[in-house]
Amino acid sequence: MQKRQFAVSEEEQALRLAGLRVTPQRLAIMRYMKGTKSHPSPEMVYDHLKPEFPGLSPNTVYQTLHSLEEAGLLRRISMEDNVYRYDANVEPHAHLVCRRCGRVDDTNGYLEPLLHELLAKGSASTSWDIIAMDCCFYGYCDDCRERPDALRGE
Amino acid sequence: MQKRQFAVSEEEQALRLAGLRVTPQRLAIMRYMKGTKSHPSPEMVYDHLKPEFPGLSPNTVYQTLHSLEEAGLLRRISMEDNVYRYDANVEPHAHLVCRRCGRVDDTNGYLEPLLHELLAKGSASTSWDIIAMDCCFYGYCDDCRERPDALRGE
DNA sequence: ATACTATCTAGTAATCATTCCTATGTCAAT
DNA sequence: ATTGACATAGGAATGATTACTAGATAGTAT
Repeated sequence: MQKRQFAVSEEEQALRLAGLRVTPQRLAIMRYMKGTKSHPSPEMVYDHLKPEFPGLSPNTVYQTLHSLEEAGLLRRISMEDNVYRYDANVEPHAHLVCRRCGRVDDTNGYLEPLLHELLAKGSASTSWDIIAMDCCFYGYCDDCRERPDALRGE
Repeated sequence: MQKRQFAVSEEEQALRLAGLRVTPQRLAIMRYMKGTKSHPSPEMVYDHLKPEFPGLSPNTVYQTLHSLEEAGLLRRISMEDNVYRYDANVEPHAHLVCRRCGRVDDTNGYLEPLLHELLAKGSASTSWDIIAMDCCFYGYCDDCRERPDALRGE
């Protein structure tokens, strides 16, 4: 028989590597973040996990997301509505933000070279120490564009 | 003698063109916004004008900035700290944000062609209706980089 | 296995930016 | 000058986030 009694999940490993304790809440939050492309806000994370963890506190979600961000496992992004959102994709990429429904998508990889160039040239063109870049496109997603109601007359 | 009794300021003209009423508060806010490069938050605008307008309400500042933004005279930008900031420079350009002191500068014009290209390619590479783009560089400004205290050890 | 200790969680209260509500005041067209 | 629509100011309300704290739990040494 194989010696794989303690199958250590990818998430658990990442937590340990970051020097963070492994708790059920953290594992669940990480699993959710890794499995979604919707760039959830703390509130969305909380709502999603509340059924699984009835005693979960919003506070824990805030703190966990913050710890994971500090550990480099998540990226925090700020949109126009002053609500934080988190992204498990740490690679440099830009975001599409819908002005109507608030949805946030990733831009496709096609832009990546340009983003790298922008970061490089941006860093080179200033005396500041640049350590990160964030780029957002604002507009209307496919769903919202097709529904003229409450959009812009027409 | 010349017939220039009613020297209409640039700001007044812009307000009228936008269909907004001309009030002392609005003129003052516009003047301040045009004269600064510091991308003030509503609070900063309020603090700056309070001496001149002892009765000024933060509310008025919020509303006025909002009206001016809707009229296209200002641009609202969102940084990492979930505090709104406003920019009288409506031309497309990116921002430098200091992670330590919060200062916000404009990037120099050198990046403009790249930003235009990014907006064009970004719009072309998605089915969404893109109407705006925002790009921020995060790091440490000259002052904060030179002061190691509370920065990052060293 | 047990005990210990640092860290984590949850719950409440506090904070901060922003918006809502409304009475009063003011601009500008007649 | 009169008037009606829009602005302002002030206080209360909202909503996201953080602070504080007591109790629970993970990880480690025994």
